[in-house]
Formats: sequence, C-alpha cells, structure tokens
Amino acid sequence: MSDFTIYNTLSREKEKFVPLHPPFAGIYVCGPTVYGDAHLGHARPAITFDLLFRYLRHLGYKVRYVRNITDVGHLENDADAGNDKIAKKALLEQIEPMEVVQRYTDNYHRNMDQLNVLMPSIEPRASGHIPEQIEMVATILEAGYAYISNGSVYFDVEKYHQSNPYGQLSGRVLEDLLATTRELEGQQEKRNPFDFALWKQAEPEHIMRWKSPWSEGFPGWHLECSAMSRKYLGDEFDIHGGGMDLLFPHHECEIAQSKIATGKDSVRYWMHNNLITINGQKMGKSLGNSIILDDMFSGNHPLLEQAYDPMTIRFFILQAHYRSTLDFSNEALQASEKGFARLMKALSILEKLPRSPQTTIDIDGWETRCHDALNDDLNTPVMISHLFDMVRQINLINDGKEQVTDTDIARLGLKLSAFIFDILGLRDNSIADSGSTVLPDVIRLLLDIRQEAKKNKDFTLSDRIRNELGNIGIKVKDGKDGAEWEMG
RNA sequence: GGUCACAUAGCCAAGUGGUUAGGCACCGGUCUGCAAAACCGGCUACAGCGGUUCGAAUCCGCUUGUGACCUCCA
Repeated sequence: MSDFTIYNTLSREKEKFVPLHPPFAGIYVCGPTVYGDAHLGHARPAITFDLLFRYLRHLGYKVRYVRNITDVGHLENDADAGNDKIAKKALLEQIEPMEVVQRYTDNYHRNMDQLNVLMPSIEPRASGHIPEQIEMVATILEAGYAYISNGSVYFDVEKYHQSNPYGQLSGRVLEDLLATTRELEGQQEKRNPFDFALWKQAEPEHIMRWKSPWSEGFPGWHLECSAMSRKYLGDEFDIHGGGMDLLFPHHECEIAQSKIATGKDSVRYWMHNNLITINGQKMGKSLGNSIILDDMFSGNHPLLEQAYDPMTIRFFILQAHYRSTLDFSNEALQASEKGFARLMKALSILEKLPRSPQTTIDIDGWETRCHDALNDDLNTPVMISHLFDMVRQINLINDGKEQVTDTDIARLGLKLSAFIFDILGLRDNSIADSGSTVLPDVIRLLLDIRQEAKKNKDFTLSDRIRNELGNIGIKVKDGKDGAEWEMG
C-alpha cells in the first residue's frame, strides 16, 4: 500500500504526510462565521475535512481536529459600514448578538449532523479567546512588527517581508500588491494598503467590543485562527485547512503573524478545498443562487426540482475531488442520488449472496486500489469508481457468474463498511433499517397476500395492492425471489 | 487592469506521455401475467490552432471561453 500524500498549497506539490509527533496529528480548519444559515458553501469544507479527519483516524493516528466558530465582528464593506456582520444583524432583528450567534451555531451543528459530519475534537469560539488574541497582538508589537494607529494595531507587512517571504502561500508578489490595491476609505490609518489589522478600535455604534491596552474594540480579522490554533495545537502543527477563497489574504496573514508571534513556521501542510458552482455559476448571495442546506434538504427553492437527502449531497460532493470546482445541478444531483442508491442496494444483498467453495474475484487487489486512491491526496472520485466496480462484482456473484466463499463475504463486508461508512462517512438511511419494524412487517404482510393473489391469477387484487401502496409512497418492485419495496 | 486556476462524450466527474476510470441519461438483452424495478451488455470524449515526441487529453506556445483572488467580507 502506498503512503498517504497530501497536496500542500505551500509547495504546490503532493507530499507524503509525516506528522510532527506521531502517532498524533493536529488539524486546524477555518469554520463558519455564524451570522446566517449554513449553505452549500459550508458543506464542502466541512465534508472535505471530515473525510480527512476520518481517514487519518482510520490510518491509526490520534487526531486532534480543531474547527473554530467565528462569532466576533467582521466589518462588511459593501453596506453602510461601521458595524460588524454579527452586530448588524443583531440590530436588525433587535436581539442580542450572542443570541444570533447561538441560533446560527445550533443551525450549523444540526445541518452538519444531517450530513453526518463528525464534531471536531475542539470547536473554539473567537469570542472566548479574546485574552489569547490580545496577548498575541502584544507579542507582535513588542517584536516590532506592528504599529499603533488611532487606537488600532496594524501588522507591518513591509517590515515582515524584509526577512520573511510574504505572499508565498498565495503566490503574491508584494510589489504587485502595492500597484494593484485600490484606494478605500479607512486606509489612511495604515502605512501600506496591504497591512492588516491585529486590533481594531470600535466605532461608537459597534456593539461587540472588548477592553484592550490600545482601545476598546475587537480583534483583527485573521488573528483568531492564529491564536486558537496555537493554543490547542501548539506553535507548530500538521495540517491547516480551509476554502480556497481564504487563501489570500486570510491564510497569508495567519502565516505572517504566527511567524512573528512564535518565531516558527506554524503550519506544515496547507490544504484548500475548491468552491462550488451552481449551474456553472459561482454561488453567492449577490447572485441570488445561494441555497441554504435546509432548503436543499426540503427542496424548497426555485432552483431545485426536488428535495435532496443529505446523503445524496454528501455522496455528490465526494464524487468530485476536493481541489476541483464542483457544479451543482438537478441533473447531476439526481445522478448521484441514483448511484448512491445502487451502491446501498449492492451492500444490502451482500449478506444474501450464494456461498461457493472458492472465490473468483480479487478482493485484496480491490482493497489496495481503494486505499491507493485515498492515499493519493484523498482521491474519493477514483475510490468511489472502485466501489462501483465491486458493486458489479457483487451483482455478478448474485447472478451466479462469479463466486465467493463464506469467509470472503464476511471479509468483504467489513472492508466495504469501513470504506463506505467509516471513511466516506456515508449513512444508509433507507426506512427499512431505522426505527420501528412495524411498518416493514405490515408491508411484508401485504406483499405476501399479493404474492398469493398472483399465484391464483387474481391480478385485480395484486395490482390493487401494488397501486395503492404506490399511492401512499411505497414502491413495489417484483424480483426473482419475491417482491421488494422501498419508500420513495 | 494584475495574479492564478480551469476548459474531458447528452449531464456530472477522474485521469499528468503509450492498457476503454466511474456515475447518471440513452440503446440493446435477461427476468416478468403486465408494467416498473433490478441485473448484464453497449455507448472510446478530451475548446481551437501550432509545436516537441516513435507516440499527447496528458509537455510547450498562441487564441478563445469560464472562474477565483487582488477589500478592514471570511
């Protein structure tokens, strides 16, 4: 089996994953800003790094996965500035900022649970780490890489760049940045347009504010991730993840301020997931094509032809590689829905397969191919294509065209379960497998009666049972060994 | 305007120099009282133009198109 490799944005190459302190592995991922409902854009990084979390654990690492909640103010530039996003929403709705934060945090958690995204090991909130952030600002000031201007503290990028390469992660050249930065209001406090705030003095109407040595205000926009990753993962840690949209300036700034605060390059592997498009267009609130997850699951949105099960969404996202853009459309989602159902179907017949004295399929080679795909920078689409190869094998066994022993069925079942449920984090939520058995039993009874009717050539009765079950949403499917059914 | 990505069959999506990835749709077939479902099989594409090479979707150049970032949004 090959080594686990990760594409490192910093080197622009796939690198073998070697943790700093085996068997431990530390991951930090930029989490949501909780000022609105979770949408598709939140689902992708959550699922991508959930996959990473699950796979590292599968490989035997003891993983600490930290994913923050951003609940401290960040300015909006497009509107009548002055308030941060959370404060603004709070005023709008006449409630406490922390009430907004709580509501949308709960909502995010609920949606992530629906997508079968595991909770991280630690989920720190920016508002709960103000002292750590203030301390980091002070350290950077003492080191001489920041300056105070009108109660705010800014990071001195130019000075940093004299001894450290600024822009390495995102491929920016400082001189170019200077040439292309636009003139904006509020820039006059800064020595250079590309300097960024470590601490920001609050405007009078700004509700979320904390006391600091420099002013009453709030921490800078990139600082929380540096402060919290350091606190929970140390000065140096293994993996930092996030969306590609965070590459610049957010992660670039994190690198700079952490380097000065700790004297070390804090992150070994930078991982970035790509964005989601809808019908070929970027998803965005301003474009009116942003779909929140609740609507996705209920189908209640003009762009949606139907409701999509969370597992369909998860499977769909995993069918593309995390570093590629992924285009949502009804056609594509419906394709995934059917493919996923076929996968689950094959899994369900596994136990019922006819046993043979020998096995004619190559289980070990297949397992290696699955692992190799995952080891190749989490190439889930290739891994899933191997799963479908096994689906075909299972069906061929079922048709008597291939053979498998009793032992190998058990072995295969364990492996499939590990890949599909443990690593990919999929969940079989067909109704027959959950909750009470009363409904399945009743349906089974009806189907038995129908079978007898068919035997007696009473097709009026048999069709009536099938049709009326169909009317209440239960699809009857005749097979060789009696009828099957499913909700739908 | 600057920087960087990407362009693969009806749709989605892997693939980084030489054996048809995969899913959905579609078309055949098996099964079946009928239908549906299920299963098996088929479907050989790489934006355009030029170049490198014995050989290119894959490397290089140009053109066209799409997207991301360049903002005290995260």
